[in-house]
Amino acid sequence: MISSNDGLKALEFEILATEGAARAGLIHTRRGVIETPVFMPVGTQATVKGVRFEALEAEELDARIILGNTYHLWLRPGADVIRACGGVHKFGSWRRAMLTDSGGFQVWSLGELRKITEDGVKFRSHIDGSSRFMSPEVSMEVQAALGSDIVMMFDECAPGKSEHDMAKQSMELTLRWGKRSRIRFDELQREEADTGRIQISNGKFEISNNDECEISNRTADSIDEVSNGISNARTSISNAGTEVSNKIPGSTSAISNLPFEISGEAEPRQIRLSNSQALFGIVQGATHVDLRRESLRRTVEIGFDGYALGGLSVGEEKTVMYDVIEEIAPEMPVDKPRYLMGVGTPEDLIEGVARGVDMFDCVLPTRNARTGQALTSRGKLNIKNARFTTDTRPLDARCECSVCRRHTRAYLRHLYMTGEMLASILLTHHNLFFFLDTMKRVRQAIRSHNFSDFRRDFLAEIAAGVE
RNA sequence: GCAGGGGUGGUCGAGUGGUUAAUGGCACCGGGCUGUAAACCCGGCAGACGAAAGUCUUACGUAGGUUCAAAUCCUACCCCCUGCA
Repeated sequence: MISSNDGLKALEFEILATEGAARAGLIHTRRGVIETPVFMPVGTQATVKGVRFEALEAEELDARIILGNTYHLWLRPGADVIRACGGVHKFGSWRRAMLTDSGGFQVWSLGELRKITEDGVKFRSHIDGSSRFMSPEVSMEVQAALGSDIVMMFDECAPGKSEHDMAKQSMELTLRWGKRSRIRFDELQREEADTGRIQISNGKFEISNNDECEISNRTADSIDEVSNGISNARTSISNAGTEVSNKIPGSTSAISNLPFEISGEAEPRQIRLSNSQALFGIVQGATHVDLRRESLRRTVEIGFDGYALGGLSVGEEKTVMYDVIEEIAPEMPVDKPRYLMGVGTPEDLIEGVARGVDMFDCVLPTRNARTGQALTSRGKLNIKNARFTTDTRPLDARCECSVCRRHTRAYLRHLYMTGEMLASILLTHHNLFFFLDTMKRVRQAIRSHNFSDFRRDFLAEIAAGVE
């Protein structure tokens, strides 16, 4: 129990529209409203590589939530440093929501540098080789110091092709770690160890001396076609795309979340939140549906603010991944966000949404940008290819991002081939736009019940290949 | 002019009688990248034929020579660098 916020949740999820298993909704967090389905750019080291926060916040990209990584920030600069600087938001000046991965994925990706025991994981730092110990408790403590808005439980991510026995052991360990995560997390919230609490003064939320917390966000999506079947009076969302006041309403109440203007007539919905961190559980079990189902049931028993599917896209066949999602996602709590961790390609996002997933994250748009790959409505484009040397077309003829409106493939290739950092910056910008804009179109499609057509057309076009 | 050093594949640069179609870097060409050990990693890179193993041709300034065998040794020539005149 959080004494000062009895009854209030850290996070609220509401569904605005559904089509088949796909859902369009809103996640209310203490740092703003997130329209779902959502793609979260990965910002491991408190930075989304290659993009300024201004660009992420601006209308063009309008990323509502990004990721941070517990393991990386714990090693460098260190949890104590970030705590001393007031938390990760204040440290980097990011004003919107942040989800932090627990370090669980590093248990998998740093395979040769770690040793797993019941207690936790002994890592050899990839930076200097020193020995470090991470456990559910440590992960929760670090994430409290970071002050992220959504905390992930500490899990073990087994290889995609794990045999049933191994996957079960791993799943059981993850469940025990989940329980320990929950316990330590709750203690830390009671102790107010979370640095991400939004300060309130004069009816405004403030996170630093000068910057008011950007608690509200513009209504980004055109959602006037929300069906009448949606609950409550907010069936019509007008003025799509218009700027809504960024300032907090003159409310004197504690943490409410945002004037995200939903309806021209209806009272903007204000949801009061607890101003504490939210905690998500992670379902494991590799490709074994029976294990996944059991993992889900027992994770829900522990109780979390949202549920993630972990351990996918880690070596298993793609069709297997889709099957697992299809089997498990619909069984996840309807009233909580469903998060597919680490996925994926544009096609994966569409297929995930079609199976009921609300949240995604992936390094693909940012990492691949730095290695010369643009993702377009016509599939992958390798800017290094000689065929683009004098190609004066934009990366993607259908893309409306500022890079595509201004630069040619020939120029971008030149920048890449000469090793200019601007190549990475521009490709990152384009790729993030493509991912975020695709999700915006997905949301619109679900709200107007066109998702099925959208999905078919999107996949057909992307399969056609780059001209 | 004299003395010394040197000319190697797109480029820089190893290699001093056979295991060398010639190490390596760069450039170039192609591929990969899914909760970021990633501005990274992998492959190709004389030509022709072949699915491949492989076969043939042409190559270490130029032209000769020694040798079973030469990028490697010898001779002449051409060119470059440094020093002295």
